[in-house]
Amino acid sequence: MTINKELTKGSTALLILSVLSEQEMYGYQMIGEINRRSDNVFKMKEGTLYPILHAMVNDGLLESYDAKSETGRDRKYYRITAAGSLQLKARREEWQVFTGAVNRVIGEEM
Amino acid sequence: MTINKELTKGSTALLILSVLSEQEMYGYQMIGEINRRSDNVFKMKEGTLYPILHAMVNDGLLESYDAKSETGRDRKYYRITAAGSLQLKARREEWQVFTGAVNRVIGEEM
DNA sequence: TTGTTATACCTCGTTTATCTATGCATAGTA
DNA sequence: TACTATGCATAGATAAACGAGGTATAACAA
Repeated sequence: MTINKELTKGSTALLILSVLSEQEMYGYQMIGEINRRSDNVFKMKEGTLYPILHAMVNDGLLESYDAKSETGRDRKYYRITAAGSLQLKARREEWQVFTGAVNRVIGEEM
Repeated sequence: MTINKELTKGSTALLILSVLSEQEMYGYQMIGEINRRSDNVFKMKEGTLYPILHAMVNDGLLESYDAKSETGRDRKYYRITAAGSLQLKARREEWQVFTGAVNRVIGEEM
C-alpha cells in the first residue's frame, strides 16, 4: 500500500532519532533501515534525509564523523547526542499523544 | 501537551470524514467536536477547516445544505456521500498502515 | 443603548516539511 | 567498457495547514 506522503510529515525526525538511538549509522544505511523496517511503507529518499541530518547536527541533536568502509569508501556516520536523546523522548511522547488523539476522534479506542 | 503541527498533516481529512460519518454537522460544530474529542490535542481553526470542506464538496465527498438554527441563525450543514464513505474506509486503512509502520521503525510493536 | 463576547462563515498570503530532479564520485559487475 | 549500486549533496517545486484578517448576527451585561 502506498500511503499519502503528507501523513509522514512531522514523523521523520522521530524515525531518524529512533534508529540512531540503537546504533550509529551513515545516511544511506538509515534509508535502507527505515524503509526495510517499515516493510517499504516508507520510501525515504536521499533528498529528504540528508538535509534533515545536517539540520540535526546544526541543532546539536546529532554528531557526525567520517569513516572508511572495508572497501575503502568514505562514509559519514552519525551518532545521537544527549540532547538528541532528550528530543527522542519528547518526540516519542508526542507521537503517543498524537495517535491517541486521532484514534479518539475516529473512534478507534486503543 | 501541544504537539508539532506538522504531525497533523494528512490526517485532517480522516478526522472530518470520521465525525461526519456519525452525524451531519455544520463547520463550527465540527471544530468543537474534533477539538473536544481529542482533549484539545487538536486546536483546529476555521482557516483550516472551511477550505477543506469546500474542496471535499468539490470532490464529491461531501454535500452541503443550509439550515436555520433554533435561534434563526444560518448554518451550513455537511453530510458525507457514498464516495466520501469509500474515502473514509481507505483513509482509515491508510492510517493503520502508517501508524503500524512508524511503530515498527521506532520499536513499539503494538 | 452601547459595548463585548460567542457564534458562524469566509479568504488570502505565509510557512515549512518533504519530494523531485539533478549532480558528482567511486565500487562492483556483466 | 558500460551499467548498476553505493554514497553524499543541493536547489526548486509542491501542498497542507496556519495566521491574520474580514463580515455578520445573537446574547448579554453595563
